[in-house]
Amino acid sequence: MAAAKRTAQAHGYGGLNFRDLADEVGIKAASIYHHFPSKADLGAAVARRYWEDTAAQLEAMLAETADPVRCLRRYPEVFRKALENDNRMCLCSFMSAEVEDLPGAVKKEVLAFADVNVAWLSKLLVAASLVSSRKSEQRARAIFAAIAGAQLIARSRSDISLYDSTIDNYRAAGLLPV
Amino acid sequence: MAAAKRTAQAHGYGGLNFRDLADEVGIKAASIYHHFPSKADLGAAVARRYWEDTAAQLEAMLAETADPVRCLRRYPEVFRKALENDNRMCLCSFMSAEVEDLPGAVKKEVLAFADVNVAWLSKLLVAASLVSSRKSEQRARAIFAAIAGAQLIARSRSDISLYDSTIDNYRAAGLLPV
DNA sequence: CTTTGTCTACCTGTCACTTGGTAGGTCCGA
DNA sequence: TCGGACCTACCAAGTGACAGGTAGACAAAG
Repeated sequence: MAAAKRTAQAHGYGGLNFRDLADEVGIKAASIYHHFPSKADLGAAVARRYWEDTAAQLEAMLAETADPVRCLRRYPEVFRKALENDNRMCLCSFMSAEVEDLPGAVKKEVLAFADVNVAWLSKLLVAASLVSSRKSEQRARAIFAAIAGAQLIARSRSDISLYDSTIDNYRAAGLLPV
Repeated sequence: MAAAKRTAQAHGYGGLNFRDLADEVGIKAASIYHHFPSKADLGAAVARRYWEDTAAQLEAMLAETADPVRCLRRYPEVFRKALENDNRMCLCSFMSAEVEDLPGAVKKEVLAFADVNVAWLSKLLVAASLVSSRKSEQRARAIFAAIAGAQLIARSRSDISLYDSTIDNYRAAGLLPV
């Protein structure tokens, strides 16, 4: 499962395949069917676990950093970690690109990831009184999209400093709190 | 070639294949080898043509809208067109995600697309006196990344209004000129 | 004006390999 | 002795790639 996550972060849903995955885990390909009846099930499970982990991570950050503005400032860390971790990217960003080829169950989980992030950001933006609650969701989505884009661009050049400087620019421009 | 572009915009480099492409063009798969010696050549040609077209489009916009601020305001139109066109996305954003599986020649063209966009934005930002020339490239890259992200997120839900509202938020926040 | 050679665009046929998926069996712990 | 975890052995479909052949255009040679 962790292996599938790593693969999906580097090669997307299309890059997932039972043989390689089995090799990596030290098991035979057919045995995976014992745990996941189909590739779609595997993909959905991986994506679901991914957003659940992210949700937990965000909640932990919230518990750790009570001040909403400081917490918001730390949000880009979440996406930075993927880059640090062998230049991987957000599994759900990758799968978002592949939407048209995704089984319904997988797509559902991918969209859930975005929802989790937007909801969290939205809540904090309101708590920090940075935007009115009427506009918080759209602003949250803009932040989420911008950060996903920064990650994508930085990864394409395997250069984390590109991510950092882009985030800095978002702050300087006022998209993220300084 | 146009067919390959459409496919790559919807399914990425991995989604390109000679059989389907041949069918769409009304030719036999093997015949494509007459024009492109390998899949990598095909991919590179498509990506190259893509950034060349985009470069031309940007130059045309510049010729049409002399005022740099107004021209910058129109930049998001370029990425909006892909969404309008059957919910496709930027070929090079998609391929950026696939970077690790891309032949070198293809990757080169994909990165060239980003360079073209960043250079254009950078030039206009300086012309509009919005940022110092020392910081223009990083700001340009931030704008490019943010817009690519907005396109990705909007496409995953097949909802152009999501793209528009995200761009509006970039403007409201000050990332893009109002 | 006709033959000859060459070029481009395309074809048929096939290979080696990968993919998702299935059928049916073994092994081991509760 | 039951069921979960795993196995071997397959299959059909699809993949990129190649060899070798054909039809038409066109120009120089006779």
